[in-house]
Amino acid sequence: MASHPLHLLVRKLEGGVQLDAEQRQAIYALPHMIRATPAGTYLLREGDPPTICAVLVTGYALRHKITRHGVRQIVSLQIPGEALDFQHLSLHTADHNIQTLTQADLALVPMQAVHDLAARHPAIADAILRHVQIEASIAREWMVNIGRRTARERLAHLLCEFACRLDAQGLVNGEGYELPMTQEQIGDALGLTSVHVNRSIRALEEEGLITRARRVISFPDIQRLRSVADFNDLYLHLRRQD
Amino acid sequence: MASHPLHLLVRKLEGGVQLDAEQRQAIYALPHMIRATPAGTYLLREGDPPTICAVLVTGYALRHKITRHGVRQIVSLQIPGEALDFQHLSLHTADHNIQTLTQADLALVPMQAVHDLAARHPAIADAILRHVQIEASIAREWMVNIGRRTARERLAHLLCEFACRLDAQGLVNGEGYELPMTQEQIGDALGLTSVHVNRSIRALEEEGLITRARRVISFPDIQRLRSVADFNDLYLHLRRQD
DNA sequence: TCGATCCGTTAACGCATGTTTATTTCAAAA
DNA sequence: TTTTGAAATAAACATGCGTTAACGGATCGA
Repeated sequence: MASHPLHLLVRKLEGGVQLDAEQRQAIYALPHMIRATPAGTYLLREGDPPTICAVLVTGYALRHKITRHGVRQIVSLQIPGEALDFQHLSLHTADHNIQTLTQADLALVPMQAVHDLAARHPAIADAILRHVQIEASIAREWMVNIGRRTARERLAHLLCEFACRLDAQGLVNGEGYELPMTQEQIGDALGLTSVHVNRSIRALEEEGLITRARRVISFPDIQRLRSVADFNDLYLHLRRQD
Repeated sequence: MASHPLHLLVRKLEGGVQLDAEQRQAIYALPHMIRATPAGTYLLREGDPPTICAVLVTGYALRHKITRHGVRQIVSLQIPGEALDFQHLSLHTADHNIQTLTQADLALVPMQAVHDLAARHPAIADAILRHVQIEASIAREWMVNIGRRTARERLAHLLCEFACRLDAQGLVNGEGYELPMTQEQIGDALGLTSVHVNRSIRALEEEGLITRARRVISFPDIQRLRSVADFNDLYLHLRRQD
C-alpha cells in the first residue's frame, strides 16, 4: 500500500494512534478522486460549506484569512499526508480560506464518508481528533511566534518547524529542503512585510545560520538555529507517547 | 438539570451537535469532583501528562506558553462551561500551560472516563471534536489579530469576542461585563506590553467606543466597536448550522 | 494607622519594523 | 535570443510599539 494515495495520511494517523489492519483497510477503502491542481487554487473559502475533504498527496497548501483592510495572515502551512478539511468535519461553514501553495495532487473524499468512517471506528475518530489537536497546538505555537518573538527568531522558528514536519513524514533527503514560498508569503505567515522578511533572511545568512540556493535552504548549524528560534518540537507531538 | 455542575458544558456541546436524552444523561453521569481553586492556580503544565479533564463551572481560565526569554503569550481565554482538557484528550503530553485567571470552581473528570464516553457515543465524540475545532478556529483568528491588526484594533477585537462568547453562554446581563484581567494580562494575550495596552484602552475610551468603571467595560456603540475591530463572529461558530 | 504591594497612568526616548520607491536578478515565455 | 513579469534586493525615511522609570491610588494585612 506504500503507493496508495492515502498512504501518507495513514502514516500520519498511525504516528499517533494504534490502528489495526481492518481500520487501515477502511481508510484505504474511502471513496476518493485524485485531482491535480495548479498553485494558488482555492480549495475552500471562508463562509462556504465544506462538503469535500481534500488530502494532500503531493505539494503544499496553506490556510489564510484576510482582514477588512485587505491584509492577509497565513494561519497554517500543510504538507503532504495532511488532511485539509478535518478542521471542518463537524462544522457547517468554513472559517478560513484554504489554497494550494504549489502545484499539488489531492485525494478528494466526500466529507460524509469521513464522518461515517469515524462513527464506525472510534480509533479512527480518535486519530482524527489527534490530527486536529496537533494542528491546534501548532496554531498556539504560531501565536507565540508572532506575538512574542523578533522577526529573526520567527523566521528561524518557521524554518525549524518545517524541517521537523517534513522529516517526520519522510520527505527530507540531504541537508536542506525547498521552502516553496515567496518572501511575501513568508511575511504573511509571520506577521511581517516582505521587505522585513528579506532583511531577516539575509541576517540569518550573514550569521552563518542558513545558506540558500534559490529557495532551497540548508542549515549548517541546526543546533544554533534551534537555539536562536527557541525551538522545542514538543508541540508537534511527533512521537506516539506525546 | 439546570443546576448540575456540567450543565453549562452540556449546553455548549448541544449548541453544535444534537444530543438525545440518553447522551445527555451519559454526560451528567460522568464521575466528577468539584473543586474550588484560587486565581492563578496551575491546572496543567507544559510537558506534563494530562490525566484529569477540568471543566470550568464558574470563573475564568487561560492557556499560555512562555518563551526562553521568559516572555509570556496567552493563547486562549476560557469561560464557564468550557472543558479545559479536551485539547489533550488523545495526546499524552501537554503542549501549553493552563491556569485559572480568577477564583474558579472546577468539575474534575478522569480523562479516561471522557475517552470511554466518546468511544461509546459517536455523537458525543462529534461534539467534543466540534468543541476542539472551535477553539482551533479562535486560535486562528487570534493569529490574525496579533499578526495583522494594530494595538487598538486588537483590543477592540478581544472585547467583542469576549462579549459574544459570554452572551452565547447566557452570562451577560446588562450593557457591559467585567473583564477580570490586569492590563499586563491583556497585553500577554494581544502580544503587547502593559504600557501600550494602557495607551490603547485610553484611546478607545477617548473615542467614546468604551466606558470603564474599574474592570467593568461597557460599549456605548457596539456597532462602531465591531467595525473598528474588524469583528465578524463567524469564527465562533455560535449557531448550529455553522 | 501604617506600610507594603499591586495595578493603572504618564512621559521620554529608542528601536524594530513598516512604507515607499527604485533597481537588479532570474525564470519563463515568445 | 529577446522579452517580460515576478520576485528579490536595496536604501531612505516614518512610526507604532517597546523600554524604562516614576508616581499615585486602591487594597489589604500588620
